[in-house]
Amino acid sequence: MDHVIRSNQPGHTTIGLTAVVVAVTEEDPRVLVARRMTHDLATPAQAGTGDRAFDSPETLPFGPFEPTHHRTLELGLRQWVEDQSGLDLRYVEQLYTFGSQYRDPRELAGGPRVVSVAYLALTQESPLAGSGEAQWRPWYSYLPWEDWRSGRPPVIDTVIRPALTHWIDEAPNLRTRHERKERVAICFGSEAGFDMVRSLDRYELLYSAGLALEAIRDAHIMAQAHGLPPEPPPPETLAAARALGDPMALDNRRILASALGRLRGKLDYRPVVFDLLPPEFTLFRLQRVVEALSGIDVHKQNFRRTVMAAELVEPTGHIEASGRGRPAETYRFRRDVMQEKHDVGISLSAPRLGG
Amino acid sequence: MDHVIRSNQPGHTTIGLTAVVVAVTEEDPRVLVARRMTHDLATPAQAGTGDRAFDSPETLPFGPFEPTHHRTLELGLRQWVEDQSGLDLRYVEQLYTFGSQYRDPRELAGGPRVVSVAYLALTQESPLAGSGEAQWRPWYSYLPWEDWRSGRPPVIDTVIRPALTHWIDEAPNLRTRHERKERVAICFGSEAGFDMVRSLDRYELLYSAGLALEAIRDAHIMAQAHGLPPEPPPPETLAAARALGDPMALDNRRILASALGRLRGKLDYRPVVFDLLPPEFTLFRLQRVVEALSGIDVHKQNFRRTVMAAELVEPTGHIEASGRGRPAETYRFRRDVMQEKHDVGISLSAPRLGG
DNA sequence: CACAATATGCTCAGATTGAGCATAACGCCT
DNA sequence: AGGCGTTATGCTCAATCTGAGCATATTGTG
Repeated sequence: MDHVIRSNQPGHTTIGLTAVVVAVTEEDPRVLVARRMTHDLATPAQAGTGDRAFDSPETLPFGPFEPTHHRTLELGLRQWVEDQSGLDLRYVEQLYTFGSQYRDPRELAGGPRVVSVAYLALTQESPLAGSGEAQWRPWYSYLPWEDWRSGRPPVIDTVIRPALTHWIDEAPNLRTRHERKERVAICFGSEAGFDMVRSLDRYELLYSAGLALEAIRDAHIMAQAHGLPPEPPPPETLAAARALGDPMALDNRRILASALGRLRGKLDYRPVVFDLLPPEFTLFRLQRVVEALSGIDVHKQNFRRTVMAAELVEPTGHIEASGRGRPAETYRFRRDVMQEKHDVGISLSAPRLGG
Repeated sequence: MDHVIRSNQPGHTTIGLTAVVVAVTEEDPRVLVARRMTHDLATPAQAGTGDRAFDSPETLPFGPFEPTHHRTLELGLRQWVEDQSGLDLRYVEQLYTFGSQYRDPRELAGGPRVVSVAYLALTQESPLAGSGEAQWRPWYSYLPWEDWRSGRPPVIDTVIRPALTHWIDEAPNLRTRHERKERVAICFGSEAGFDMVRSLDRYELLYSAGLALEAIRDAHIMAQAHGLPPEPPPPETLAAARALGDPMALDNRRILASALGRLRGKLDYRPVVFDLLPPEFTLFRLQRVVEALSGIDVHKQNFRRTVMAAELVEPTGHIEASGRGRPAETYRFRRDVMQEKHDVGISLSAPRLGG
């Protein structure tokens, strides 16, 4: 497979495919990651820092795009993910194409520009085949500020807000200061205005403010490349960054954040949840999955009403005795609604407190 | 610049950037096209057919991605579009990455796979600098069934529906027949269910049914490549395809359709219209632009109410005497709303009759 | 000066949405 | 058996939003 990544002249490009494979178990959204970099695309290990950002960051599944084997980009992605993981990808959607300079730091050493087409894929969680390199990881462990299911995450007020306020204050001039203030207001503004879909904006803000370990890592790499002494970040910033979730290799956490936002947006107007569920499910199970993805709790009775009114599901006639409490009826997704209706989806509003 | 497109071994890839540059003059949405293919990427001219699909199809602006000059994909696109056209791109957004086999037919002759990252860019229409190859073209001339501003376009009932009904009837088996029926229902179903955002689905359906001249062209090319005698389409199909708007080179009409859908979707929740307007405008002018993009007429008084309630604009105090009728007050966009509000946009519903 | 054309303001009924109350059906405990 | 906690499910109600129309204001034109 390495014949695709063979060019080493500067000015050359390489195309890869990155997958954000999502599943939901019970109430936990998970993403498929690999412990080691596929094709050894990891940042050069930097011994002694003791930081996962440097030592062994997790990566999203990545593979080369091979035009001789792959009729389309999407088929290429499907093929190698399904081959390597044994998963059955139920829904695949192109997310975004990333091609910034030095997104693979080996470009600094004359390596090619690695352009990566990122895909979002939905599946049911199942045991993983293959070499055991891949594993499911809860995706809010990478983006902890995105999980509002038990109310506003404390980390926003204890870590993010103070650090961002400090970042605003140290702006070099008034103009930058105003810009920073505006970005912070948009991304982490009032309780009411927290827009669950803008997860990418929030990650990028944290990265800009040096509050993602990846930002610190990249600054380090760039300094080294220019022969400058690496300037260590202020200890508070480093501590804050450490408290803000696990880092990933390269720009993979950015890709994850964009997948989260896209998926949340899709929930509103396309029935994507059903690709994460077994054929039969209770309405509450459905609700839990929606909450897991959207990151917020919804009003149970109204959720029911919306789903029923949309005629997205039909009762199977079966009853699921789950343990304590009244047993629930099970439902199945009506694949044919796509034909009749158009705006089929489950709309949500801003986060609410409690449940 | 050609050093990027130099590889001719099969199995190689090339990355390009394609731009859908949009402007609105008065009430006509327009798109920037080039008469000839940039870098001679046109389909091989096929003399004697007398069809624009074969002879000189228009193309979207296309340029190579040059990693040595371009820090990011978006900057690369901005740079060469602005350099070549002299336009000031006000808003740029990545659309989709296209990488299907034979999307550049020269791949059949051992050429590289051309992967193209498509961008949507908004600007104000202005005279074009440069060689005069580029020009503004009304974009509904490529997708005439998308313009519902004077009610349901007649072409849907006179051309599309009959042709699609015929396509359903000639399905090789019941399963295909059902699938085709479903797709037709989703894309060109009832009046009420016409979802303006799904323009890509509709183009792809027409392409599948052979009702886009590009589909006929591609079938022709593929037949030739396999040494088969080109099978001419039934005359009714060809006539229908000719009646369904102008074709474009390669898959460029598909890219245009996806841009239209994306832009329509964005209208709802981001204030993108203002990037197509001068700094001061009347509310009716704003309405005309929204209608031009969304393809449907809106209720004047309610549109006003929505815009005012969202506090998207503020009065300038000026009055525009446009000719007959009461002169209108002019407004300007409040850039700062982005900071306060989140769901800023102009939401629309399904198409309605009259105006 | 009537009238056509456009801008702008207001009303109102029907649909949608957010939130809570009430009842039903189970397991578990005493 | 009966009370209790727990979950499922059904219903109500007020606040808001939305679609559609009526009314009035301000201009140019015949």
